[in-house]
Amino acid sequence: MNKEVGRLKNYLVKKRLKLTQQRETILEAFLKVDHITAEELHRQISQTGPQRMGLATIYRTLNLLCEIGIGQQRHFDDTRTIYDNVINKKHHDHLICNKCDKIIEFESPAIERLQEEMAARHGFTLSNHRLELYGHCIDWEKCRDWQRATGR
Amino acid sequence: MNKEVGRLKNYLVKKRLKLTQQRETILEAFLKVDHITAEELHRQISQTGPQRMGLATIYRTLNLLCEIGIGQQRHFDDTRTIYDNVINKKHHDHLICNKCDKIIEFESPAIERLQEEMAARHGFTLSNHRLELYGHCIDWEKCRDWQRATGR
DNA sequence: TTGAAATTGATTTTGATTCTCAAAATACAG
DNA sequence: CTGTATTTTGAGAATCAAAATCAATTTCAA
Ligand SMILES: [Mn+2]
Ligand SMILES: [Mn+2]
Ligand SMILES: [Zn+2]
Ligand SMILES: [Zn+2]
Repeated sequence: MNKEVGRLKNYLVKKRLKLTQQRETILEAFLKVDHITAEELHRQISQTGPQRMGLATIYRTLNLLCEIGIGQQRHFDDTRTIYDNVINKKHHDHLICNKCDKIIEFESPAIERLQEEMAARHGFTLSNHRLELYGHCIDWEKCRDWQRATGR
Repeated sequence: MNKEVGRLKNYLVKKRLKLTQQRETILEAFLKVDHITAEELHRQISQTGPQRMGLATIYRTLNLLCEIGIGQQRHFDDTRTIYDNVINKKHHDHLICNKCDKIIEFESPAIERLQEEMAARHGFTLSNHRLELYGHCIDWEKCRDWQRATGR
């Protein structure tokens, strides 16, 4: 049982919840990806294992992982939720390619500082923020390579 | 006929569309607000005038105004679209109070510059971005006053 | 091992937004 | 002005991701 399963189990015990096969399967699959939708994860799990799994369970478990802090919801396009595997990641923002679906994570202490400054200037205390930069790779060739590599 | 109705009419003629009473009513109502949902604008118009108006028409017209550049869609919470009246506004980002529903607009050339820098560092050309700062008024009293004033 | 409590998954529901389509309004040529 | 082609409207249906239902199944502590 690896560290994350331990973390999950610990949380479940504390809340009098149960460690089910589904929850373990979903956690394992989620840990292998970076950013993924519930639908896509469901597809992956359904293909891989012989296990039958309801989409509702995927949603429920993914939300559970967000409560624990293993995942975080993102809303890059305004239609579907993307779950961000944030194990071993600290706070970060995103750079999103409109042509390929590359997502780059970055952090800018300078920007974070300026955000705080701006908030203070308006009498606000910040609790969180959302910063997303949309654009495309300057070297479009790279996009194509990436697309070829991932089979899109 | 004021300037904005002129702008709307101009666009409509160019696209062989028609200037209807509904479109004028919606435009007028929209110009009086700052940030609003389609539902809320529909409520306001329904109460004010004797005019019957379908919600679908509100959505259609608001989207039309966005095409012209009079409005812009925002997605502060991930459930409903807020239409931003951007007449006489240049690009700006938002500071949103989680306690009252105050929305403050700001611009930070310094942040914008750093965003470009960050994008360049990763080989990206930016097309647009989203920066939203969530928090609450330091002086909670102010929130309450504001709530009282606006009747929320 | 046993049974109370939690979970699952098939299905239905929700809620914002868009779509459909017959009836009404608009624009423009004559 | 008037007739007519074209667009728009509004009521309701359709859509879609996500959440809620609920009977059947699984978990786990005693
Ligand atoms: Mn991320
Ligand atoms: Mn604004
Ligand atoms: Zn940040
Ligand atoms: Zn900005």
